[in-house]
Amino acid sequence: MSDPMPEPSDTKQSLLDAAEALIAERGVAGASLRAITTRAGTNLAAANYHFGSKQDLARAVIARHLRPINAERMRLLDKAEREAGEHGPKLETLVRTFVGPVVRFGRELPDGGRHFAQICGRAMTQPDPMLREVLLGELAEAIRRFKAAFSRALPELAPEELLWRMQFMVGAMAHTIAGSQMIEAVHGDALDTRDLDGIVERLVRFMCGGLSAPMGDA
Amino acid sequence: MSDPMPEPSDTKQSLLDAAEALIAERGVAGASLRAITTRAGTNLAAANYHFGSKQDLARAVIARHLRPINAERMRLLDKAEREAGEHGPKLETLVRTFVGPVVRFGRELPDGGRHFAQICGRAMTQPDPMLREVLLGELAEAIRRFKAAFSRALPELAPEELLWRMQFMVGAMAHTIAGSQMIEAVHGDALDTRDLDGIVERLVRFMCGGLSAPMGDA
DNA sequence: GTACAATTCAAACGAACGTTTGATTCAAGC
DNA sequence: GCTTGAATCAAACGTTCGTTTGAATTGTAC
Repeated sequence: MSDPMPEPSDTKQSLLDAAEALIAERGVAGASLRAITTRAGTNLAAANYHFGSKQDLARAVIARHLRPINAERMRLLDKAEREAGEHGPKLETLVRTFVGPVVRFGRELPDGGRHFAQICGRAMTQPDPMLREVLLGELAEAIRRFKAAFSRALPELAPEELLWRMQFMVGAMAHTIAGSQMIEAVHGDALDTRDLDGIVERLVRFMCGGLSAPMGDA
Repeated sequence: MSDPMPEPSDTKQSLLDAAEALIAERGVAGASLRAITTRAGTNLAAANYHFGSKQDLARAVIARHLRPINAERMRLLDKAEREAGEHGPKLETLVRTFVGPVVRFGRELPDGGRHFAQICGRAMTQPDPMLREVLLGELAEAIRRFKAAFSRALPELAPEELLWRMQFMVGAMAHTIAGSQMIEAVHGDALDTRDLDGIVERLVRFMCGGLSAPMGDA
């Protein structure tokens, strides 16, 4: 068989796929290279040969999908700001631009992006700073630009209040995409964790309400 | 007040304290019994002698504080429902009852409850089901009662929508209490993660806005 | 076919882990 | 003083881990 494309080798891809699934299932520490390479159908040494170390394999797992997702986010934000007037895009558009790509991109993956989403959602609060740094490195520009955009859409909010609310927004999203197991354990099958579009709609509603909540005590 | 429970030995307390700090810092897998017992100033075998296994030690770390917190939550919910009319407590009261005890109780701990909060916030989405089960076991009754209370305070919401919004609420809280490292990494020192009361006020505002957000895209 | 580099493979290495063991220490109770 | 049971201790056990090694295999250009 001949490969027409100079794509990364089958071995490399298999390792990334296996690592993604097992890290989502058991965490970085719980996913041993032996389990990963066995699942990938490769030799144990292949992981170190192709990626150097387990850390770098985990880094590659995140970087593989996060970059396209963020590129899409930036593209949508550009478009929204171009189409909006001089006051900038309205709140709901920003929220949708922020939340949407994570889900929309995941849909194109074989597993619907569940594994990757779970890893990302967890990476933000994980003790091991390694994944956190990878995540933040990729997100740095997006954070900066969304800060400015939200600030323009919510001019009545004090800067500190806005940053906290963005933090809560990220938390609601991260916890949701990371915690399907938890959700099913708590609510049984009352909630359909596979209806990604419905979840996005609900998330957007919730976030818009929270972000634009009145300050209350005058 | 007389204490009905016999006070645990110094060794047991030291082990719980050391385990709490190290698990918060490095995670369950990353906190070795050797590191924990060394920090506690005890022998390595003391952990297994007093707790049986590392798992049971971790379980004990969570159960130690979570039970009083939930008891306080139930007490506040009882009081709120007793004082409220027949329509039940209003939304903000419920949210405050849900979020408050976590912070208020932590304030009395030596470290302000930061370590414990971090562990709990992470436990919900952790790959290892062990901590999740402990958490859910302790939270089961609270979840059931708050479901009913929120349902009464937000009668216009479809049941599924309400459950999702509660999920987002939990996510915002969990991510916030688990992610001080992340918050500081993203926002620098612009946000004061030590101002617990301020964070609670902001959380309550955000959650009330999100929970009561209008459904309609008209 | 030969040479050469990239890749795969079985096997082993050293380190770190949770747990167990058996001796030792300690504080009452008699 | 002796006994008894709880608690502590140093030491070791067996396992699993990430990584390394050196030989075998494969693909490819000459």
